[in-house]
Amino acid sequence: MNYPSNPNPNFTDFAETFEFDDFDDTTFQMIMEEFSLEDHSPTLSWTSSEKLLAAEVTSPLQTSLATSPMSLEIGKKDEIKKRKRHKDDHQVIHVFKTKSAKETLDDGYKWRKYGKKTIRGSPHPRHYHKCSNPGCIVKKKIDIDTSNPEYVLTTYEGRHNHPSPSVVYCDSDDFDLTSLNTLSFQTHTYSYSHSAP
DNA sequence: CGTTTTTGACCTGCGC
DNA sequence: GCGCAGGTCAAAAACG
Repeated sequence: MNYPSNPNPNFTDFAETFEFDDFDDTTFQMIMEEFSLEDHSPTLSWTSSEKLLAAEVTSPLQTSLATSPMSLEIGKKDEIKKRKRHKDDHQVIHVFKTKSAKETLDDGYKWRKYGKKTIRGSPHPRHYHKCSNPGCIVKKKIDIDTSNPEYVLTTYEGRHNHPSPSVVYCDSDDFDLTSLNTLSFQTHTYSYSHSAP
């Protein structure tokens, strides 16, 4: 079985925000064609957004989706607005809401936890992580959704300046699909992106 | 023994 | 200026 090689290994500084009222198979196809991505998700049962995520990381495009922007909590919007005013603000904020039994979302990158904070009004503490790769300043915050504890909100800030350590570009036949499987969220309900001007 | 996590202290921005 | 809340630091502990 042959898999495509990374279409553009030097493509590391790309940001685009998409917003859709409904993210369906048609939208998935449109994005795949727009960015010349290839669907090599391992199972037919993956949702469109899971497939796109796999395609993004394999590419690696730093795109983001907002399949249900209207469902964003007001508090989250305010937080993003507030952070925009910081002078050392990062360029990109992504929020993924995933249904998961685990608090930590295995996205293929290696993270080091550096803080935990109880958040007012939430029974669950927020966890702070930094990318373990030297020189990479990407951070992520992990919250339990207060309105639905089954869901985990993962907020990414910044862009990695290196490829995911779990991604194997397919220059040989011994490509291991488990690197893609680590990206399979149990349920990928929506993601949201704010790109600073 | 090197790496990661824990956790209290400290820092910073914001509202009053 | 003060207090609060969120974010970060860093030393110690835990882990593999």
